[in-house]
Amino acid sequence: MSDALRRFKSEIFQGLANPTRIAIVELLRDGELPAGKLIEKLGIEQANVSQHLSVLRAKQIVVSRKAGNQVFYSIRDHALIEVLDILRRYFYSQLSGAVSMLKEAARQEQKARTTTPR
Amino acid sequence: MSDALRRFKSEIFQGLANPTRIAIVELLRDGELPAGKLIEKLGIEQANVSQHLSVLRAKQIVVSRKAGNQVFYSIRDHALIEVLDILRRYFYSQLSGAVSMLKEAARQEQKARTTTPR
DNA sequence: TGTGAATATTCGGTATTTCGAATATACTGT
DNA sequence: ACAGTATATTCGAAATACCGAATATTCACA
Repeated sequence: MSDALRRFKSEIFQGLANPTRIAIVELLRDGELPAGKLIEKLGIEQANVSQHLSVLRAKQIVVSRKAGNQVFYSIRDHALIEVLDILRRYFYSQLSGAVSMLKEAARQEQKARTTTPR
Repeated sequence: MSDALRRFKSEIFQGLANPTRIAIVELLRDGELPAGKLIEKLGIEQANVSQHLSVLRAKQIVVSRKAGNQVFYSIRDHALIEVLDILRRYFYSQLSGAVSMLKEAARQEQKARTTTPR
């Protein structure tokens, strides 16, 4: 396979390599939503959501449409939904491994929190 | 969806968010290979390949099996192959967007090369 | 036990990602 | 033109990823 295709794929994966961005894509699963709705549902900083949306746009994962005051986002291609669905099945089929991975992730997160308390 | 599942997915995406690691997974597509074969086919530093393999192991994307002197790697679950296949179709269906993305990627790479010449 | 082959780990530097805070832009209604 | 709402961008700091170089580990076999 070509280098170009590999770069392309890794760009997409990178676009999805963040829990908040996954949450965004999943919120968009059933159709477009304005940025404000995403901010509300995610419950995180407006600027932060906007930055994540910018990443998703740059990687061509979502498209945006302006309507008056608002910007509506939607997933560019249904293929990406399929990808997430496959991973959900993967998650359940690999539960034991997944759990240990998640435990490790939680441990890291805990460590980060105690090292750099807010 | 749970936070845990989102973290899990983002971990997997992060594992695949690198062209070399994509290449590795694709080399393993048709069955296991020893690390040495991967190094040979990829044509990059042994240590670097080993580091990427370590990432893939940590994210539970591949599993390894020791046999004498060698370590054989294989993909942990066929679902990941499906994901790559979906993305290949996605790539071709979105060619125009993909091309502009790749051009941008190439531009960045070029910039990086001139900024930090080797 | 020693030597070589296969693979993994550690370290140091640079680049990239992530976040919050502050600020900027764009559009609507008055 | 002005005020208010919605969204985007910029900046600086901390964390993380990536690479090459050097070193360590593990195993086979003489």
